[in-house]
Formats: sequence, structure tokens, C-alpha cells
Amino acid sequence: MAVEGAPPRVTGRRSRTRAKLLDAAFAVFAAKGFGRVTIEEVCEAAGYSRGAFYSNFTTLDELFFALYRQRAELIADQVAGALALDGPGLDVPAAVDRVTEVLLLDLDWLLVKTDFLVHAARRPAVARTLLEHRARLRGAIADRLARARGRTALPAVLGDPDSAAHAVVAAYDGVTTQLLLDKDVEGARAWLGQLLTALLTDGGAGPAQGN
Amino acid sequence: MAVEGAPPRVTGRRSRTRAKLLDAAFAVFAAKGFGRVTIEEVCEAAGYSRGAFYSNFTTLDELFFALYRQRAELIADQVAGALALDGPGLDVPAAVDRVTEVLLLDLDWLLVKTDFLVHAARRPAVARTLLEHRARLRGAIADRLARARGRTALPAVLGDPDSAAHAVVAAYDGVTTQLLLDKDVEGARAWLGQLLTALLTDGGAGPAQGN
DNA sequence: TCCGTTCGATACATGAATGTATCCGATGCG
DNA sequence: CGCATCGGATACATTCATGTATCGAACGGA
Repeated sequence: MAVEGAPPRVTGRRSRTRAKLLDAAFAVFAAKGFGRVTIEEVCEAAGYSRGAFYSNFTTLDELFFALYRQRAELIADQVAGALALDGPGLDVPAAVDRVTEVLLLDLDWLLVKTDFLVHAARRPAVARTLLEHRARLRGAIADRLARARGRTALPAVLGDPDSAAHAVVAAYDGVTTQLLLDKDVEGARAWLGQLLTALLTDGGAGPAQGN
Repeated sequence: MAVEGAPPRVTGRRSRTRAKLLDAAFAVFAAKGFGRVTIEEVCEAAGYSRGAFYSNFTTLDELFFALYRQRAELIADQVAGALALDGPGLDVPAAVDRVTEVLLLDLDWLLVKTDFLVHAARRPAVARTLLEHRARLRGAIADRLARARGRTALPAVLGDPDSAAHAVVAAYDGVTTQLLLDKDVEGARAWLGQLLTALLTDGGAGPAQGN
């Protein structure tokens, strides 16, 4: 007897429309913000009717969560890849460059991600999930730093790799906030790069910033 | 021209109910998030009927904006005060302590503030206002740092006071993000303190962090 | 190719939030 | 102390999003 939770049949069509709905949802959420989006808008953008939605999801929250998981996992993989490129020695500026390239490219994603943050902040269960996700990312960074510790340049102002990883994430979040307002992607990347190299090495330059 | 608290325009009942509406709005927005809040909820929380609302505002967005301005100005003043306490010399740890006390005390405010950020991120005009506000705060910090420059402890990893101020704001925003999820106010304050003193002096300790 | 199943569209009923128009009581002024 | 005005309440019409129930068509297996 179906102990597997009984997935009756995962035909081709279903997963395709599901994917289309998710993509459309991403665009619509980015444009208008979760909470100002109606189910029908998403369906329309995807080229479906509401029937398709209710067949695949039960509530907008559910779709939002699924969307976040999808994109977040994708990006986490990219970051992990960018971190793994070096050998045991760590070329801080290069690694920072690669990571910021991945992280700050997509403004829409930052928008949606922040929407999700503020959404999670009021739902403990969701918040826990997000915290775990962040912890995994931080762990990857800390590992990388620990692995490089002693081999290459020495982390300076922060003590252990864990604190350093914390600082890295905080810097990233902080730069994101500013970026959401001024939309200056290149500036944000440059600035984040400076900030991170300043945090992780001992010599950091610091030109002026606009606005 | 009346720059002081209450506009002399229509003194009396009006300003009082307006204030009550703003207070109620703060509570409701903090609890449910802008975008999941109805006009009637705000009025009910304030003890009024919708008529009162439409007499004082035209749209929820307008009230939200007014609310943000009110609270933001209040906090900006507090920060300015905390920064001005020292003499020309700057006692970094003490100043950091005072400022973080002001900034990270009210979780509800952080919630509303982030809601507003994500709201502004999609409305260029609003974003400009917020950017100016942030620029003012940063300016105050940079001034303070410049004034202390040479007199007391030397900013280390960051170059000019302007970049340092940028870094301070970024650190604050980054810590805020984490705080919104784990709700650990004390931890956030301690962590922000470490981060700032690490950024602004040359010797920073770095214990481990939870989650 | 045919059939059973599943997916998505359509139509409908319902509930909720908004905005407006109108009315009554409070407030401030002469 | 009475009057004119203003502020807020109430009632109403309207719009809009949601959820459900039903139906036709596409799909995949034999």
C-alpha cells in the first residue's frame, strides 16, 4: 500500500507548467513585490488560467516558498563552485571577485530575496528554514577560510574563521541593502569587493563612494 | 514656518487622531507587514472608523510614508545625540555602545523599516528619499570620524572617513538582516559592536557565534 | 488506435476591501 | 452663548480576488 505518499504520476506536462508558473512568478514578484501580487497575475504571465495554479499549488505562499527554494539552491551551488575553484591556498581577491559576480548580478533576485526575508521574519517556521540555509552558506565560507588559514594570507581583524564568515555574510547583506536602493550593480560589486578584501586581508584600499 | 512638532494649521482634534492613527499603524504594520494590512485594521486598532482615515490620508501608501518619516527622524536625532556626546576625541567602544543601543533596540521598528526598504526599492521617488536620509546619517558618521581622526584611535582597514562611514552603515544593515531572522537582540548588539570596533580600530576580538 | 486518467479551462458563488456620499456631533470663534 | 465649520461615523454601491465545482481535451500506456 502506497507508503510513499503516493505520487500518482509525474507526467511531463505537469512539471513543465509548474516550471513555467515558477518562472512567471519570479518575474511578477520581482516587479510588483509579494503581497501586491494576485494569483491571476502570475497565471496570466505564465500563459495559463487559474485552474493551472490550483492544480499545482494551494496558496500563493506555497508558490513563493517553492520559488525561493529553487532559486536559492541554484545560487548556493554557484557560490560553492566559485569557492571551490582555488587549490588549498586561497587567492582572496580572485575568490571575492568570483563570488560577488555570482551574488550581485541579478537585481530581481535580490528584490525577491528581500521580500522573502521580510516574509520569513514574521513566520518562525519559515525563518528557521532561511536561517538554516544561511548557516550552510556561512559554513561553506568558514570552511574555505579555515582551509586557507596559515596557507595563504591571514585573516586580520576578525578572530576565528567562523566570525570571519559571519562578517562576510553581514557585509554582503549590508551591501545588498544599499544596492536595492541605488541599483548601482557595478558600484555595489566594487564596494563589496573592497569591503571583503579589507576584512579578510590586512591591506585594503578605500576610495570614496557616491550617494 | 512651523518646523516644530505640531503644525499650527488646524490645531486640536485633527492632529491627535492623526497621531493615534500613526501609532496604531506602526503596531499593525509591525505585526502583519505592509501589504497584508487593510485600512480598516489600522482604524480599528486606533479606535476609529474608516471615515477618520479618509479624512486624514488618501491612501495606505501615504500613511506608510508618513509613519516612516516620523520614526526615522526620531531615530536619526537619537543617533546624532549619541554621536555628539564625546568631546573632540572619540571613544570608539563607548560611542559604538551608545549607538547600537539606540539602533537595535526596537525589533518592530526594524521590521517596519525593512518593509519600507523593500517598498522603496520598487518606487524610484521613494527610493531617492530613503537614499537621502541614509546619506545624511552616513554624513554624520563620517563627520564624527573625521573629527576624531588623528586625535584618537586611528581607523585602520578603511581609508577615508567616508568609506569608513559606508562600512559602518553596511555592517549595521547586515546585522539587521540576521537579527530579523533570529530575533536575538542582545546577540546582534554584541556582534555589531565587535564588528564596528574591528572596523574602526586596530584590535578586534572575535568570539564564536550561534546559529 | 483506443481508453482511462490527469491536467487545465470555464463558470459561478462568495467574501472582503475600497471609495463615496451623507449625516450628526464636537470644536472653536465671535 | 449661539453659530458656522470641521472631523469622524454610518451606510451603500462597486470592484476585485478567491475558491470550488464541473467539463473538455491532452496525454500516456496497452
